[in-house]
Amino acid sequence: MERREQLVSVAFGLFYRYGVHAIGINRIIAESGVAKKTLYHHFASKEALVAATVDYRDRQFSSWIEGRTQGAPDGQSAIFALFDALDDWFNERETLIYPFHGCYFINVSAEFSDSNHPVHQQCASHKRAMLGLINRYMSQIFVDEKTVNTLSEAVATLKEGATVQAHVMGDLAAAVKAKAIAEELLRARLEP
Amino acid sequence: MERREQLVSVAFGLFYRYGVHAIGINRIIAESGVAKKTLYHHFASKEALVAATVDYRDRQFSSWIEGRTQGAPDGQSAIFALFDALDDWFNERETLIYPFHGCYFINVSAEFSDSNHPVHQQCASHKRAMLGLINRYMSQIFVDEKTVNTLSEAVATLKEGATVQAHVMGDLAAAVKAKAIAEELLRARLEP
DNA sequence: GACAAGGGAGACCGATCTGTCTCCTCTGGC
DNA sequence: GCCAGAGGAGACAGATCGGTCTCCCTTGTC
Repeated sequence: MERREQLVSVAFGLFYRYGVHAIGINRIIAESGVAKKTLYHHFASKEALVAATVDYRDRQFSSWIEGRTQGAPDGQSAIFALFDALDDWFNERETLIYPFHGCYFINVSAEFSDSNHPVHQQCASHKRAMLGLINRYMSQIFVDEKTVNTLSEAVATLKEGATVQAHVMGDLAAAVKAKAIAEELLRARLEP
Repeated sequence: MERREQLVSVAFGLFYRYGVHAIGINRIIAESGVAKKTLYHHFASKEALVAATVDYRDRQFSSWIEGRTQGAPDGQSAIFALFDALDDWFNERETLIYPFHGCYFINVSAEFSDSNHPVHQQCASHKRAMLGLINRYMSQIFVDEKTVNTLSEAVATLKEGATVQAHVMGDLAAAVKAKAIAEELLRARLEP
């Protein structure tokens, strides 16, 4: 449905910039040019719309990251490409994912803090998928399962940490610094 | 003022758990047993109260972290003690800072995304103070300024990343894993 | 005892919230 | 041409929002 996508896209933009609870339904329908009736035809409630925006961003972000890494010649280059992508995101050089207001999943998790809440679990699921993607690339570099898991979690933690530093402190070089740390961690295991 | 502190404490608890925009003034006065008139005697607006909770949490969190690290015999132990403290926080073993709903400053930054907003700047200021604390301990380990800065930012990024992993994914071992990475980074520079 | 100040309880204001409903128009299939 | 359904515009309901105001009771000071 074209209108459904329009609603989700506009709602995501507003939720991402201002926060979920700060944005009302009326604002969403006003900016998307869709009638309130139509919104409630497609979504049972505001929360259902929130869930749809999380799903929308999950697909958008994941496919973007995958596109930015899958062309890499080897696992190590893919990990580095991940941080290069983050750097473009933070510095708003990437139109596909512009603008940058921190990580939507972190932001939404803050407003739906209860870990049993479906929306919070969607966010957790996205982060698990990201970890899985990193893990796949890491498996191309190392064979030892423990090494793969440890380094994957380290890279994921650096990714989250860099995103926070970029958003909260405004450190736009956070991705470059995180990349250097990841490089050091990988090199330490490759050259014994 | 006793009533002022009561208000700030209750407001912080509610904002932290449910988010700032999800909590109304009426809820805060109901739970703190303070009249609305009194609230507006102490704070010009809800936003002023939000700012007070950020300041309250900044002092509480910073003094807690400082207390948990300043007794360490050397800089390296202090950095490790930082991650031990995080581990207790995530697993709610620390009554001084119980409960855990992620980092308040990250959460609030998500709801006040504009980096020019005073509340967002308060959050940035807290993160800078944390980085400064880490930097002080790191200076006790290394003399080269570039090494100190690089490793301080790495530790700060690991701290933020671990907090996110613990909150969003529910990975309660995130601090332990981050500590291991920090240990590896420090050791690599100490034993050449 | 008189009296000012602080604060509690809550009415009240206009605005906005989520969500429902009515009325009307447009459009596509028959 | 006819008619069902989608969707636009927006009134409406009941609740809650941030914030102001009045009324009244307590308490401390003289």
